[in-house]
Order: sequence, then structure tokens, then C-alpha cells
Amino acid sequence: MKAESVRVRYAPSPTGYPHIGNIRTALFNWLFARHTGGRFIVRIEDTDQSRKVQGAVEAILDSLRWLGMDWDEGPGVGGDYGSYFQSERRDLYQQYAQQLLEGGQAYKCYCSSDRLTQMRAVMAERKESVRSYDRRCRDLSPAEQAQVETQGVAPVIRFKVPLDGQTTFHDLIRGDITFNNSELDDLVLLKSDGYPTYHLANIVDDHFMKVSHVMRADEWLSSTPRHVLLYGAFGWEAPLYAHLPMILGPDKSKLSKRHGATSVIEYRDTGYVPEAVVNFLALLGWALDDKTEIMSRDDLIKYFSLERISKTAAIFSQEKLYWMNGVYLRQIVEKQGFGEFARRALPFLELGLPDTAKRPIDQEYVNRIAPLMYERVNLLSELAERSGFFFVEELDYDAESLVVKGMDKEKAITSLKMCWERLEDCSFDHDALEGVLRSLTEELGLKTGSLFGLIRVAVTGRTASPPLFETMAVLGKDRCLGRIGAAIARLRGSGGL
RNA sequence: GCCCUCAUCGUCUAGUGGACUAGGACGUUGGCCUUUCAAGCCGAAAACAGGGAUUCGAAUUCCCUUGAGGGCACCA
Repeated sequence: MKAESVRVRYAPSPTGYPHIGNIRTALFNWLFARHTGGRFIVRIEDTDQSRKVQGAVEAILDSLRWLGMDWDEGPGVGGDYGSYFQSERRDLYQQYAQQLLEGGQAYKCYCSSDRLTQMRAVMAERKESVRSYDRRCRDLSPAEQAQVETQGVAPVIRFKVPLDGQTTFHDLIRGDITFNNSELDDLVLLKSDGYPTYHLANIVDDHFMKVSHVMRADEWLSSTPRHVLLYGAFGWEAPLYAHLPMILGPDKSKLSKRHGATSVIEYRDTGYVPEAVVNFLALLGWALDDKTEIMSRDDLIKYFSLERISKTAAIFSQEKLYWMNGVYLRQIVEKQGFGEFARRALPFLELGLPDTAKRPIDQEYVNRIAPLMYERVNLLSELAERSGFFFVEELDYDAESLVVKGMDKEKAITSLKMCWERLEDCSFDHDALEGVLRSLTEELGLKTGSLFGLIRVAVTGRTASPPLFETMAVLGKDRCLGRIGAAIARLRGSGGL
């Protein structure tokens, strides 16, 4: 089949926040649609009443929006082939299940789930190959059927899979794949509550929504022959298939909740920027060439292609994403300036800074610390924990960290006193501070590292900070002198040193 | 148990019979820069799962073994 126009869909089921693997599938579909000028459809597969989670649809849409994946048809935007909620399309599925029933390609099954689980257990125990169903109801005579009907059992409708022959389909990524029909089971199409299973709903919707390419995770590969058979039964043309490599957890098993922070929203909330997440996810199972890694959204769209999707499952490792986020943070500064960086950082500061910091956080001030901090964080959330000294009045640190190498307590005290005096009428800009403090180093016979280290602790409360003079300039004279004074007092008050 | 898929550094990957003494990146590590921490720059260690076959020549083709993953629900 040749697709005239590309129509792809992301079809999540609303059972919670989509995890990284799931959203990677969405991204590949979206990139493919944008690359080809096709349509990106979002369809909510909410046919399992028991697994439905309140708010999950919004969570899914939020995730897409955050990453900038806009959809052409689906919730909120409508489209010519709606509804885009499967729960609102039950009549359609029932109608087509009925059609198969009448054509003798499906049958009603009255077996209880208890019977089925027991049956499977027995098979497993005997080490037989586990079948999902033994086809007991497949050839019920009309009389037998009438007999069970009287017992009032709500039946399911099962598909009559051909007993022999083979089903072959072409996968755009893996090539031709063949299954023996004898290994396929009579899958359920319509559940006893009247809702369709994934298999039925998926085929009916993809057909009527004119989906051209089905790009979904590898885990669907083994149900594809059933889907192909279904298309055949309806006399419909099957879409093109592309089964994407799976994303595995560090233990190499299918990525799931138990692997920790896997929902995209959690990444947003820990200070990852969407640009980095999109770039990183695009590289999980796809690569442009042997060198290119940092790619803008536009480049991703421009170069994305099915041919370059890899076949091998990828382990999701957070380290590289962490690095890449840092790259993007620096890129945001380079391309959009400190203001943009500050704007993005603000919510994280509001949330992460100690209560003693003055609220609301002043954006102008954040603007000034941005140049000092942006190279020192990889996550926006790290900003709060590393730049608290810019925002609070009282510093909290151990007196012993003031006694830096090459100095004893007394020397530290006298050095700080000297600093205080020299700084009192020094203008607080980088060059002036540097001039004064460098000459003081010589005077005191100290190494720059020692004196600057001492002042650093006094002024920031930590041994690692942005460059001293810029930091002091931002802090201002009052606060710096106050902190140096406090440091002296702290040293005097510490008996054991 | 049966079926399907996959197999290059620890991880993400490039590689489609000769340009491969296998390239890049993260991470690790050595160094430079330097007032600390970063950032940046330069360098290093690190992989074709194993065995056959095809070929003048295999990471690349075929077969087997092994390993890994996925599927075998009235879940998607």
C-alpha cells in the first residue's frame, strides 16, 4: 500500500502520566508527521473502565504540550474523524463486531474468566505452550448456544483466527515478519461489558481515521498478525507498520513505574528543559549520523527519517540527559540571554529557596546572578540549593571551614579584619575588589588561594562558589562587610579551633 | 513451555563487503586553564557475544549456539 498522505497517531491509554518510553513513541510519530507534512493525531484509548485514572488525559496532554508536540486532530482540537475518545465510539465497535459475527468470522464465547485462568494454569503446569484460549465456544451448535444463553452469561465476542496458513506483514524497520496462524489465539474483540478490546478499537479507528503509518513500540509486534488478519476480515487495507525499539530500564527490562522517575512531568519538575528532553529522546533509537548530537527541534524535524531508526532496544540512562540539559541551559543563555535563563529559573527559586529568602523573588536580581550561576548547574532545580547565599541574610556554615589550608585561626581572624578595613571604602566592582584584595594577599604573605578561599567562605558560606569578585559585587558592600564581621565573630566564638 | 524480535566500548550510537590499526557522545580518567567550583580545551582507557560458512577480503551476507528483550489477558 502506498500512503498518499501521512497520518500518524499517538494513542495512549489514560492510566497515568506517560513515561519516557511512551512519550518517545509520541515524539517519533510527531517528528515523522512534521517531517512529511502529514497529520499528527492524538487518540485516547480509554476502553478499560477499571484502569481509568482521574486526570490522566490532562496529564498526557500536558506532557505533549510541555515538549511542544502539537496535534492536528484530537482532544481539544477536534477533527473530521472524531470522537478521539474511544469510549465515545462504542457503537462503531459494536457494529463492526456484529458484522464479523454475522459473517461467521467471529463468535460468542461464554467461558468464565475463572475457567480461562484455570485452563492456562493447567497448561503452564504441564509445561505446555500457554494458549490464551482453547476455543471451546468456537464451534458451539445453535442448540448448545441457545442452552448457555438461557443461563444469562454475558458473552464476549472472539475473532475466528484461521487454524492454519501463515500471516506475513512488512515492518518498515524490521522487514518481513511471518507468523503461523496456528500459533495465534482467538482474541477477544468485544468484552462482556460492551467495550472493545485494544485490538478491535485500534483497527476500526485506524481505518476510519485514515491512519497511514502505525508507529508503536516493539511490544506490539506479536499482536500485529492478529491485526493484519482483522483488516483482512473487514476487507480493509492495513496501514504501514513501524515497530519502534523499546526503551529499557537500567535492569534491561521494559521501562515501567518501578524504575523511578520516569514520567516526563517529573523531569519538568526537576528542572529539565523541554528542548533537552526532546533532543535526548530523539536520540534514543534514532541518530542522524556519527557525530551530530545537539540538534534543534527544527533540525530534528528536517532530518528525521524512518530509515535511521535503530532496531535495538535502548537503555534509558539519566546521565547523558543530565549533561545535555546543561548544554541546553548554556545554549539558552547564549541564544536568548540571561533574562530568559532567569525567567525559567524563577519558579524553581520560588520553590526551592529557604523560607528566609525574601518573597517574591526579584527577577531583576536573578538576572544579575544568572551570569554567575548558569555554567554551574545542569538542572534549574540545582540553582536554589547552590545560590541560596545570594538570597538569605544569615549564613549557615561551620567555623572550621574558615580555617583554610595555609592558615591558622588567628591568621584567619587578622586577615578578615584587614579585609574588612580595606573593603570599607572600596568600590564594589570586580576590578576594584580584585586590586584591593590581591595587594592584600601580598601584604599578608598569603597565597591568593588561601585568602580568597577564606573570604569565599565568609561571604558565601561555602568553599565552592562563582568567582569571588563578581559574587561580592552582586552581594554588595553592606552584606559582604556584615558577613566578614560575622565570620570574625564566629571564629572567636569557636573554642576548639 | 511456545512464538517473535534483537545482538558494536559500562551507556546512547556511527558503520549497509575493502576508506576500520572500528568513528562520535555521556560516564570514567590524566592534563591545561584557574582565586574555589564549574564551563571550556587537549589526551587516555574502553566494544564488533561465540562458532562455522560464503568471499581475494567480513563488524557488515548466511547458518548454528549463546545471551537479552517482548508477546502468549474480557490491559493497552
